[in-house]
Amino acid sequence: MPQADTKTRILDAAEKLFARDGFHNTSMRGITGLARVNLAAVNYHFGSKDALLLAVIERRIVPLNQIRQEKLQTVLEKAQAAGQPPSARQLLQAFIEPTLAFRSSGPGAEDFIALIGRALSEPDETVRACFIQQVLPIFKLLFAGLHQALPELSDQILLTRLQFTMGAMSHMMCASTRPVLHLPGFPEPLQETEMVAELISFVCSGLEAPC
Amino acid sequence: MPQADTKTRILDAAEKLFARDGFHNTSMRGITGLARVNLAAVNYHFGSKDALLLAVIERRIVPLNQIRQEKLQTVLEKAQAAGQPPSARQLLQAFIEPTLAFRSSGPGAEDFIALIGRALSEPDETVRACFIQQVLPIFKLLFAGLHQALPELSDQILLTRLQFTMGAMSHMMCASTRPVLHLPGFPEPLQETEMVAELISFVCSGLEAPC
DNA sequence: GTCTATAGATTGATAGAC
DNA sequence: GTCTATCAATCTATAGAC
Repeated sequence: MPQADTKTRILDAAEKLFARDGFHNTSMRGITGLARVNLAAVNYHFGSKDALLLAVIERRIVPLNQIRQEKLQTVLEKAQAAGQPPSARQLLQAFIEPTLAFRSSGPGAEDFIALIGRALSEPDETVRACFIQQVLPIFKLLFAGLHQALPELSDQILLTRLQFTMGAMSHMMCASTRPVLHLPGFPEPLQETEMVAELISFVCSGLEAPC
Repeated sequence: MPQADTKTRILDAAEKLFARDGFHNTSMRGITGLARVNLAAVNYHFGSKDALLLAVIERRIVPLNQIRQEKLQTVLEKAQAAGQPPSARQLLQAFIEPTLAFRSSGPGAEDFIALIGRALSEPDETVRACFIQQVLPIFKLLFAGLHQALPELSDQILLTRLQFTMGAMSHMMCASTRPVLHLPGFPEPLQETEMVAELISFVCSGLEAPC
């Protein structure tokens, strides 16, 4: 694809730069330069820099959320059919695996994962609100499922532990493109598949910790 | 203290705004306005905006690291005296508790914790490098201690799980001043002391998960 | 739809009086 | 040390020709 659509080229360039440099440290000139389009094209196609960010996020998060929702619902339905509570591990797998597998879904998807991995710690209210709004339905589904899987935990404790889970997960999503703690004298980071498996084990054990 | 030192007022104002709005979204005029000092004062006292950020971080992280280092070394020495490996829980306590207790160490310390909580996911290389450089010695001490506490884990797995730990911890540090997932229909977040205890339990279980 | 040109605001930094 | 005034660069956004 030597010459994609102008809108697409802008989205791709913005995704890359927002992920790499952060929203406020990315200029329209940087985006249009990388996309090889005219400076005015962003405002023509998207209206503003803020609106462009929303478009960047929504383009990918809608299909991602659909996958996560389907997987979560499959786990919940199978458990219901078997007359048993769902397993915490399967629920977490349904939430986490598609998110990181999404990275291989195409060029730029990697940047996107880093971008939304940072969204939870993003200082800018606009960015965070957009992300949370998009993820909220999935998060509720996960919360309800885990409540059945771990009935001994109070709502408050479960939410707290789920926040730690989100923290560990976002950190891994950020670290994908840019090694965060890869330093001389420390071992090489794991490959992605093993990393995901480790993350799921880690948060499973954490969620199931004794009270 | 109605009128602190000019340098101190600048540091306090910058800390607050960097934590709240992010480094690139904070202007010198915003800082000097809040500090009620002249615009030129920042460059006179610190040289540049970048140098101001370093000063903001170093002012607090040096005493914090000293506390963490002392606590870690106490745990390690007691274990050595008893001829036993240190306990993972005690090591994590020594690392985590002072960090969050630091919030109560004075006005503004809370902002600082949010600031360094976000540092790991910070896109800006300058910010992240400064933070990592400061934390590295403590991190190495923690890594070595956990290696003794959990000898069945390979270096690679231990590092991976320690990264998840840092992720959960940073997320909690960010969330302190600004509720991240506190939404209608969800329970109230825990109080700080209970939250810290929960975090320690969570990451302990995660680190000790079967391979 | 794409371009040039530019408005209009804001930025970090500095020179020089006091 | 603190101030005013300002530079030079950069930013987002838009008007208007093609």
